[in-house]
Amino acid sequence: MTPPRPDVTPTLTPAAEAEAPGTRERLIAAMLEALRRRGLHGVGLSELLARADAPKGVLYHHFPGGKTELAVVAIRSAVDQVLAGLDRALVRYPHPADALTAWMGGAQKFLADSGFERGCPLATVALESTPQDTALRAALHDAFATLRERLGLTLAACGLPPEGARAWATLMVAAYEGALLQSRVAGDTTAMRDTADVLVAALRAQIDLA
Amino acid sequence: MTPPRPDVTPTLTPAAEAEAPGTRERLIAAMLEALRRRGLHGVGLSELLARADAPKGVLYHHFPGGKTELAVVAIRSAVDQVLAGLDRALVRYPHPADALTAWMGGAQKFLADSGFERGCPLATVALESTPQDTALRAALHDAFATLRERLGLTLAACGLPPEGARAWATLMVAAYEGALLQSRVAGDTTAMRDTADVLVAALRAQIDLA
Amino acid sequence: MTPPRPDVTPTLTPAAEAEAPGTRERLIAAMLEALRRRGLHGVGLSELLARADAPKGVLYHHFPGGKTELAVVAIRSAVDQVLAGLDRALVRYPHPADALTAWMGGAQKFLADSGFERGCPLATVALESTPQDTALRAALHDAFATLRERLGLTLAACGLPPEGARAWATLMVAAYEGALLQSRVAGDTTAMRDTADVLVAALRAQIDLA
Amino acid sequence: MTPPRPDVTPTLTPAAEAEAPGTRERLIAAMLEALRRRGLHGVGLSELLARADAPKGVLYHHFPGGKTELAVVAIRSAVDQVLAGLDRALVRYPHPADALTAWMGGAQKFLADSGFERGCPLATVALESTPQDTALRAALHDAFATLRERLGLTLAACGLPPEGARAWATLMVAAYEGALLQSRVAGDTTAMRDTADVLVAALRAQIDLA
DNA sequence: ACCAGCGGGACTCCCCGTTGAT
DNA sequence: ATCAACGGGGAGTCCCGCTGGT
Repeated sequence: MTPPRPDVTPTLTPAAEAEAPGTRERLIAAMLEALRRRGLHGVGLSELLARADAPKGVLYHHFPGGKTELAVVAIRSAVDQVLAGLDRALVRYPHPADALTAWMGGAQKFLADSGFERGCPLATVALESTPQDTALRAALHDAFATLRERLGLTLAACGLPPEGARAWATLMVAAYEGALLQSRVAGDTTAMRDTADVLVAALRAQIDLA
Repeated sequence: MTPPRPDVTPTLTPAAEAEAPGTRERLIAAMLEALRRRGLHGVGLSELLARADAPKGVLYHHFPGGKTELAVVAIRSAVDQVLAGLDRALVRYPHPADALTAWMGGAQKFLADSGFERGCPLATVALESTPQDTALRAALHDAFATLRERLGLTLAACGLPPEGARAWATLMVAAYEGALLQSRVAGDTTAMRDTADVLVAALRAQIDLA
Repeated sequence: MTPPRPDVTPTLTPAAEAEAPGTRERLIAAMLEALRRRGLHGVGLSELLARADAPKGVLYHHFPGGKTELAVVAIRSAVDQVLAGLDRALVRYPHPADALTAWMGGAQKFLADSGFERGCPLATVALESTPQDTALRAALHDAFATLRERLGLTLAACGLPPEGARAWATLMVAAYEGALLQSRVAGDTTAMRDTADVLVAALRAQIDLA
Repeated sequence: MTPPRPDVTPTLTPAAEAEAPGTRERLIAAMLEALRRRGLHGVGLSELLARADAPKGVLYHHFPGGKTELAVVAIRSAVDQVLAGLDRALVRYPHPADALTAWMGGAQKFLADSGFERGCPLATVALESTPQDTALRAALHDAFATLRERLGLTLAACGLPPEGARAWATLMVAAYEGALLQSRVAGDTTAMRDTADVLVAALRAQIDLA
């Protein structure tokens, strides 16, 4: 599973790979950060380019599709980051409930460290987008599906029945996004902590029961 | 079960408040709808005004604070709507788990009916906003706090301990937002259904236990 | 001479004359001050009304011609003020050169006291106006003519031949406006002082010669 | 006297700089003309752009500071023009009094030719600006200082003592601005002629005396 | 008669995302 | 792979009538 989407970024530059972030990568990083903070419509290209300090034309060179294409790529890279975080948690904590706790804890720290400025780039773009933004929607759909799948597999491995695992995975993603959102506007991490506590307890009960 | 839905949309009491929605109200409604579909930055004032068919200057007249002030008012009205919906569900279904089911079911219908275009206006603005947008953040913070409190009181009335009730309320809001988000980008209601199922089961177990 | 323009303002309110400035008068004063500081286009009516704290409709009531008519009236009142200042100087100093010195000195003080914000309202409007602004231009033409005439009469009384007196009056007005302008942008009164010195010396020579 | 005016408007040297005025230059010229006619606040950018027939975004491209920056540049170019005119007059007429006569005469012609629409761009902006408009004020201060210095040097070269020269220069600038202003609102050149006559006479007396 | 306010559009300046020539 | 050009909105707010209350 997760076999499509093979090696997202390193398409070009066979040799010059590891030498400084590279304009393209800096653009992606800048866009990602911007999505986290203000969403797609909230960012100006000029600001983005300034922050990546790249001249105007470079963007269209690397991303012929313009702002949208850059956003799509940034979204994909965001998923990779989240998955990596999840994997790290799962490696460290064999029990999914523990891993979930760790994951939510990490997110709280990340949020608080940014002064409650950074949210989830996926959620932000998801809410700004309309069904007409097909490229974005596709990327987003893919992103959430990947996340749910990854979590579902883990839960299934603990003995939950397949549909139950999938549904629980959906709830976990939902709770993560919703709690992050509440914590961000509140300017404190209580919402995330509360959500994690209740969710983890329920999950533990469920798994023990299975 | 399923009583006749007596008061679906109580728009017009015969004579009293029927004197046309009024420019101000039309503006609020237009903004609310826009926030649901595309968020604050995604809407142009001109489009808004066209939809409410009002001239430019009127907005400035009714909302000296401009777009932001209008958004704040729209947010407040959104909260009122949600609260009203909640109350209706709670009146009809005494057990919170049933009410939750009904509420999530209503949200699914609302979403699907709009062709998966309408999301939650609170969430959208929440993710677009930065800590600098103090007016918006305050309104949002207030809005979520009100929601959590309302849910928390209901849960406490069922025997949950105060902190547990509060935490569960937070989770419910989070799950609602996160599931709506996933369903919207997916273009189908599975995520909301799954989320509701798992959450309701867990809640029922919790309440029975208390 | 100077017989037209009899008693400009006190048209209405035969008895209630002296009781508080009155809305109309406050509007005129606010406009006059605004013209001095930023010119006609630089002022917004709303700001003006706020400063005079009068509601919107009042302006249109007192000045059916709107902003322009208010400006015209303000210009006339400005001329009256200048003439009054001139008269005061002439009464105190019989020799025109002394009076001129006093007048320019007063203007310097007035300018410096306002933090170099106040200029001459006549000049400002004069430069903003186009030949199409007939009402303004007429008022302005009248205003400068009145000033020149008044000065010319005084000079003629000192023995200058009529055309010489008129020409000298024109120069005096010109020098006043030009020096005020230079001092205002420089933020110090040197230009006015220098101008006054040279001009007064030349005038004295001229008069002694006549 | 009156040599053939060999280089009236040196627009096109055959090949070198004839490659169209360039958008930037057209914008400056349009702004300069607008400042002369109606001042900074009186001009709309759209009108300006139409007149220079340039698209909207170009302005921001060439003048990141927007309208103000364009105005500053226009002011500088105005000073250059005035200085050039002065130099031409001084080259042709060695005696400053003659040069002054020629200069004022040229200004009269320029004014009348425009149907009394064109004033001095420096003066107009000077009167509209407030101390808060630091960029404009600085440019203006600079402009007038340059003019005064140039005139002062010339006068000093004729034997006037340094401070006298400076003061006379100030008066000359003041008289120029003030006379132009009066002529413009009057719609005839009498004020300028009168001012020039008196001023030249006084200057001649002063120089002969030195 | 005087005042108040809601309503009405036409602009204001700014700046955005994008494309061609260089 | 850079810079000039391109228009099309972005929000804002201007100045002005009308229509009702007093």
